[in-house]
Amino acid sequence: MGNSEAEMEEDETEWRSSFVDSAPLSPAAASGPSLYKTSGPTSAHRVILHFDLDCFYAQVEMIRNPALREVPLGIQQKYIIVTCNYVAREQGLTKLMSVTDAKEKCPQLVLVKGEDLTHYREMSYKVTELLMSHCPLVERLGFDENFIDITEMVDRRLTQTPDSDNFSVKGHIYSHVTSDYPRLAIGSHIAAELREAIHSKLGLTGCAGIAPNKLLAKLVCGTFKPNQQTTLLPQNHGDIMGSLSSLRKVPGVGHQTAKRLQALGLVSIQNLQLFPLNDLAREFGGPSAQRLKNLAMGVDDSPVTPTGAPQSLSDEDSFKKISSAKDVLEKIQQLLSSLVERMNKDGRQPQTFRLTIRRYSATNKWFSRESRQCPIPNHVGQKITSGDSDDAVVQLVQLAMKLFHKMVDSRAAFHLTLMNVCFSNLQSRGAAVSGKGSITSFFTHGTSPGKAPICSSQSQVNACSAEAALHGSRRKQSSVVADEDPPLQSGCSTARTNPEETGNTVTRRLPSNFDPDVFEHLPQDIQKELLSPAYVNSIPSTSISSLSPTAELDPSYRVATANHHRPVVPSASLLAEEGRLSLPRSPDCKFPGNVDPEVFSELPPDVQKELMSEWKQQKSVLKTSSSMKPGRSLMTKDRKAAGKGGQTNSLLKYFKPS
DNA sequence: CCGGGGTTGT
DNA sequence: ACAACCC
Repeated sequence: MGNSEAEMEEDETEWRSSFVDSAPLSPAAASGPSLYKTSGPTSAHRVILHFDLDCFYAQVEMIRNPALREVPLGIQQKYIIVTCNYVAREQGLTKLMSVTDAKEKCPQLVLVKGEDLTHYREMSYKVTELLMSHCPLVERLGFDENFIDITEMVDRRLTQTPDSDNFSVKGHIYSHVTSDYPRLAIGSHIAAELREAIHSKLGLTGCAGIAPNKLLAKLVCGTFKPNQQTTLLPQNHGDIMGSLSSLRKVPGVGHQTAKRLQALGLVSIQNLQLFPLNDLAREFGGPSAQRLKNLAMGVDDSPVTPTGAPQSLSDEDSFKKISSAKDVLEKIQQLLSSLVERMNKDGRQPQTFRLTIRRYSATNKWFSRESRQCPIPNHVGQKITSGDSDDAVVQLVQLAMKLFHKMVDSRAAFHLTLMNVCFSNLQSRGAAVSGKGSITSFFTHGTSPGKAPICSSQSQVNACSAEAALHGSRRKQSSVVADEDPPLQSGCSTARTNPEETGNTVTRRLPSNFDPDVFEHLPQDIQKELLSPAYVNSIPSTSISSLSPTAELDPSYRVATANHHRPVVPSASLLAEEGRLSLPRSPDCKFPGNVDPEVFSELPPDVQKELMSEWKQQKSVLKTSSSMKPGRSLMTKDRKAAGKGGQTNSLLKYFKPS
């Protein structure tokens, strides 16, 4: 059934820009053709959005107390300012700054305690819910970010609105080069509509990035910072990767990975792009090596996995010192009381309990936490769900203390700086869990559901906004494409954009190709490759970049783009020009831009295929049919989405208004 | 340098 | 159970 529709030929289309930031989202409907399809296993060209709310905690506090909008505001957790509003940022504050430093920079700074995440968590789920009401494929990342796969929405609009007016990109375009990519353009309209919906219904502003995969969408999202959106066109994929100042900036490359890469002499994106896969695999193992290389090239086929209800609920507190059993017990009790209440509201029954501690150790080695976990006896779990909280807490505290003694010998001195309690393995009622037996359907002896069905079947719920996102049944896909989807209206009103000049520019560009210092640290074979004629010839040297004056010949549409400063184009990166694809080895094969054929050839065939398709992206006039392999190899991922049987009901708790 | 959360992979 | 990653 209609799966990858893939090819639409993108013919030329024009577009103009508009700065209007808003447009009403229309009523309707969660989409959803077939339930659960994540837009193809790896659909050839997806349209992915990344949403990032502006200084989220600060926004929530400003909504709760509007007077805070006018003052420099910082959200404090213990001794740290975790985020702050833009008034405070103008005075030089940044995230994760210590309270002392912050007060020093900004004496009038107003602080609000932010250790209790309740309000933030609630607002966070409202945002996710709102997004889900328009498209089911929403994946949360932390409390303030969401990925959304709008491929199907885009395709639906494409087929139903011939109106070329839709093809103008809304908001910024990364690197102001014009082009014609109606699917991304439509994606930008959807992004603008979703942002407007979030603003009008929840009062929150944020940024959006529109790109063909999660990596790129996330990276481009932050290009224009407060309350704006940016679309990344295919010809700039290499630019945005090349603009990253270090590997650490790549989402997925954390501190440890960056250190290991550095040990291999790799510090820049380009270093990693050119590093032989085999050598990388020696250090990281095959799959991780491949993943890393792909990330460096801007390739990311990971699906947007609907997050659903959380898989665990935890509560923690850090402190200077706890060193007596009594204090431990009181802290555990305090943490459990609030956690049990949250768990009760969730409605699911946890099967596992975990206690985590962090011990003080002068020799800065702290970081590490220790934990012990155990099953939760059924009768205890039931007390949680049934609302018999006090009793549940009493029992759980006993459990917790046993776990505690497995880690700490309380006869000796100890010094804790953090405690965490966590419920996991959360079980919904009424759900059939697939798979290997066990887990009881609740038919089996005992445990009658007895009481409040947390929600049998689906449905009911609704409550105002959006009828419940996921439950979905509503409208099947029926035959060919659909019908209602939000028409976009023109609207717009009051929107204001303030671009905000940051002048920060792009960090460094290596002018002509590479930095000699870096170069000399490269392994010899890499140096050789870099100097080979094939590589050198492919470098445009100073890269005039493609800022063509854009002489569009279209009368009624202009480029406009509203903006000045643009990210610049790195000289050495991939892309540009579509080549003909045939396989690497043949002498006449042409690679885009500066891709080193030898490196390319080390990639597995299916990865090569993906790269090729990213490079050519669309508009291949002559489609060489061909080398499609229907079945993907067993590369990565998948199947985690499968499980989850039971989440449908309790999920709703997180998505209800109040 | 680590706040109060979360997820996935080993 | 822990380590890594994300915010």
